[in-house]
Amino acid sequence: MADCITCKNKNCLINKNSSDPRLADFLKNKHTIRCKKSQQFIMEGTPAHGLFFAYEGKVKVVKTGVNDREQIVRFAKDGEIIGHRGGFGSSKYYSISAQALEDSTLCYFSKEDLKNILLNIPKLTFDFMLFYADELSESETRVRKLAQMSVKERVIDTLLFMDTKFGSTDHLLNISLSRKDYADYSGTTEEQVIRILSTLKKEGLLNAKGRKLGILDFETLQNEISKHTFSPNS
Amino acid sequence: MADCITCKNKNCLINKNSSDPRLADFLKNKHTIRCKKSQQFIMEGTPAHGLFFAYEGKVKVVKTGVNDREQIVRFAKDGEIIGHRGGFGSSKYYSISAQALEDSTLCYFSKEDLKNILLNIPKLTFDFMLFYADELSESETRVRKLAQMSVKERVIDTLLFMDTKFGSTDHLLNISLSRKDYADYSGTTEEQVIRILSTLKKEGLLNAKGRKLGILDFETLQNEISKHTFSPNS
DNA sequence: AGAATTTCCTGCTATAAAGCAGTTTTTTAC
DNA sequence: GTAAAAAACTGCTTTATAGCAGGAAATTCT
Repeated sequence: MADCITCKNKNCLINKNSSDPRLADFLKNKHTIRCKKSQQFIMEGTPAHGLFFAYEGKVKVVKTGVNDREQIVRFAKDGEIIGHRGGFGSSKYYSISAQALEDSTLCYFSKEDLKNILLNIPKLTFDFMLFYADELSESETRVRKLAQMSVKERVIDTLLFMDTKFGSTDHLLNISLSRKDYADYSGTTEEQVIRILSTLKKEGLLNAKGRKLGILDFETLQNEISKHTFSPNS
Repeated sequence: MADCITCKNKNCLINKNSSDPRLADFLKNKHTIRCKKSQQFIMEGTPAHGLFFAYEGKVKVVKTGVNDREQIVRFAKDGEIIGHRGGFGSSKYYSISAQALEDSTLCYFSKEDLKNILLNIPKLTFDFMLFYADELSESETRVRKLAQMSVKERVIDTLLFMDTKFGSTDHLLNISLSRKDYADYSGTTEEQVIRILSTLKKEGLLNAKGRKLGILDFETLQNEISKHTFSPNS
């Protein structure tokens, strides 16, 4: 079904290198997995057998915390990797959980197959390396933001991030998250998110239609956090 | 002087692969740089020309924040990489600053030389990839901790981390950091760090000799943060 | 060694954020 | 379409953390 040669996800690292004949056998071993909304397909702490790619849909990647708090560490959409090292690294266990945010289709490769091609196709390995390096850079930026921004700034930053990552249609974000999800990504509580969103609505900066949020005034929101985002790579 | 073949840093990714004859020319282009304590050798936002390795010494890697707050994102010691993507990734600028914590010796490779060998020696590229993947995993753990631990827990976590990373001699940590450094890593203020350290001293869990800190009761400290560290890879 | 500077420390105050409890709205399931 | 469940919301209270100011100790410099 989802075939790497004709795949629409041009940003996918596998797709980018799929013309290499050495990948042919590897591609045959791909599995396609369908996930319903809210379904968890990676569980933190279980043995890692391989790596997932989002083919279609949206996914949240979560680290389990204390009480009922979780930390969303990243979001993945079409073409993006889920399950990071997938067992071919130093750890044999998944360090995160992953859950579909909407009905999604995933591609799956076993760690043996992956390790095999990664050790043989430098260009592909290099692309993987760059992917991790860029993710690392982003994660480090997030460390700084969590440590230094106020709760309000973090929530605004999250809203702007959602617009950048998933885009908007008719001033409504193309992603539907609960207040708890916003809290789990921004590093705060549900109540705090609700309070801040409601303030922003009153100020006319934010729009809400049912569950969906819309950014009405990107620039003003950006100004509110600009003192933290001066650096060359945000 | 610092020669990769005879180098003592067995954990260094270059050293690990230095027996490969294809590395010979590359190794000739290595530069050795000496740094005095407190000297900054990478400045955030400047064009990235290459990558550093710590040969001897200790280094802090920092992201610039608001006011006089900085976020220390990691520490590096013998054999470890500094300057991450070093310009061969998507960004052409350093996303962090780096400063020597004591007199240090660094190895330096240009991004052109690096890119050249990385695209030709899959095993090396694979090692680099794993390095970044592991760093990413650690960084994501840090994101969770910053979001969910209390200030006291974060400071304790930092103390235990220092012991794990740099070790202790006669119950004194083998690294000398200012209270501000502890704050900049833990994501809090200098005053808060001072208050918490002084509490721990009164409780007999911590020891201080001049500027150096010593952990007296590792286990009790670990228990104080255990509810956050249940997961398989901390 | 002594002066100057930086770092460290403490008590007090202000503020930001979290927690709780009860209500309303929205979504889901039959 | 209606009932049940989940999510969203609000006001109030409590707690955690930051900020300020002034002094003590330690370190650096000459």
